[in-house]
Amino acid sequence: MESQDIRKAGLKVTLPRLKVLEILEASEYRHMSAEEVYKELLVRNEDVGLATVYRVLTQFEQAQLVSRHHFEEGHSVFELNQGDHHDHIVCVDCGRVEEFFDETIEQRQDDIAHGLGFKVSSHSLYLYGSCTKENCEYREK
Amino acid sequence: MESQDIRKAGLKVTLPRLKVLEILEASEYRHMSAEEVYKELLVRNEDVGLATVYRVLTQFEQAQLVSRHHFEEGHSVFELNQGDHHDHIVCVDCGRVEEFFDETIEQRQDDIAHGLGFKVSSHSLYLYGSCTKENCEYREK
DNA sequence: GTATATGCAAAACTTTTGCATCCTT
DNA sequence: AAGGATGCAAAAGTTTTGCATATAC
Repeated sequence: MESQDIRKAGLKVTLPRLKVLEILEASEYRHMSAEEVYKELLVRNEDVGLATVYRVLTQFEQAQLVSRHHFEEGHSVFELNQGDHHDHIVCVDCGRVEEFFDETIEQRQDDIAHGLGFKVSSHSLYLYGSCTKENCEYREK
Repeated sequence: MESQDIRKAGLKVTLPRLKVLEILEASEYRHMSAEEVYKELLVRNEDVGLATVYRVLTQFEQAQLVSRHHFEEGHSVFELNQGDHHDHIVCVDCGRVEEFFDETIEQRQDDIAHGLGFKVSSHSLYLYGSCTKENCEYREK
């Protein structure tokens, strides 16, 4: 299924790479740190080292299979790309991450960058706040 | 001058704190990592440890004297607060940082967050691209 | 068979912390 | 004088790298 994507990126289709993709796909939160991916591999009894997780995630990022985000937490979190660009809102209490896309914001960003003489290559917009969901509580790492 | 602000924050007015403020004020780039602040202290022959730089910057952040940003680089960068909120556009080639504020974007952000049931506490918007300035070149750390 | 990928351990980098000493108030 | 602040060194957390072995093609 996704092994085509790995091959297209010029990478060999290996077990660690398949497993990492699988875990990102199955993730309830859709946004995982390298450590979280590694822990999930341990739970599944897969023999993959943390260094490999970092290498694979970095390669996937370069191949644009995943996106790397820098939320306020201080470490990178990764998300499987599904073709669509979107921005993020992160609950500071429970860690929940929701996505959104707003054409108006996108448009304004381009106009502003252009006005300042920049050629934009990427951008990141993160909103932080409290989601008001019933099951909101601090999420264990 | 600024020593009032330090006192108001409930902190003693010490040489390290004054020096850090001074350096942030004088910074050409206005956005410095802890390491860059520390190196500037060394240049100026001030006897301040790196651990103190981190402690002071964190305290200043809590006192809202400075803002901490997480650009793509991976480490924190700090900026002196001057009262106004603004967003950032970072040149991926030379590291130049420019600031902007857009009421439309701010408004859309609030509306979106509200629509998703979030109470927003903060946000960060970073645009990345190439500034097209003549003196644009990779900036040494 | 060959080149690439992996696991492990060690290293690099950023940030925090413990503790004895020093400085501000 | 007393409590907070600092420097240094050590530790903690995240990410990268070297190298011998294993795996995909």
